[in-house]
Amino acid sequence: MVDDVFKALADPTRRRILDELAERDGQSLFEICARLATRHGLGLSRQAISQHLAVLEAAGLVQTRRQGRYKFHDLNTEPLERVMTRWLRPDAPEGTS
Amino acid sequence: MVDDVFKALADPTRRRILDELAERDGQSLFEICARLATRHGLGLSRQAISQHLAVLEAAGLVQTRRQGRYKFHDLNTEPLERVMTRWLRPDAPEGTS
DNA sequence: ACCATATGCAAGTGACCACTTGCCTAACAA
DNA sequence: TTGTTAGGCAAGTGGTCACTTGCATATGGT
Repeated sequence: MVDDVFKALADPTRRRILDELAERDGQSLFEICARLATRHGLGLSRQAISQHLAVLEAAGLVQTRRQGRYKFHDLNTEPLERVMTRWLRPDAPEGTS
Repeated sequence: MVDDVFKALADPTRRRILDELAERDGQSLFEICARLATRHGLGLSRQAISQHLAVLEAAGLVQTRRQGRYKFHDLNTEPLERVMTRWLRPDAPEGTS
């Protein structure tokens, strides 16, 4: 579970996808492909993006909802918050003996 | 730079090492090896751990100081804090129109 | 000087990962 | 039904990664 989150974050393309979804939720696969191509210059195939989305969904970072022949993707930051407090101590501000 | 941090966090052994250093800073390579073996059941070679530490150091997550023939390792969480606020919005607590 | 300790460097190997290509299914429109 | 659009499944490939093995270096003790 935790492993899935970190593995998902390890790839720069997947982080770009998270950026895109953070900026605009509910995009379809083709929308994401188009925006990665036009705005980030990424020339990846549709299947490549689809596989990345599958990894992100397995990690719980992206949730999907089907609607007709479309499949919309939403960002879910909850796994990030849960996983990142691991080494960040509850900030004892320097004077806590 | 950012890529190095996420790549470093992608491996479970490296995360264990960060756990160890979070609990006790300033351990040498052999100390880390011993504690990973006894407390986590990890039977890795010294070189494996050494290479992991090199990755963590390249990411800035671990800082080292030499002292004679010893090399002590310290945790540095600053790259984590800098990198993880990327998708976690500055927590607008629900009533911020 | 000698020897043990603590660490570094380098090549080799097996597994995993990102990406592609090709075909297939499902939904909407004419 | 036929055609088009959105998406899924599966096999293949090149590259990267984690780990090992073997040798080398450096520090400290005696």
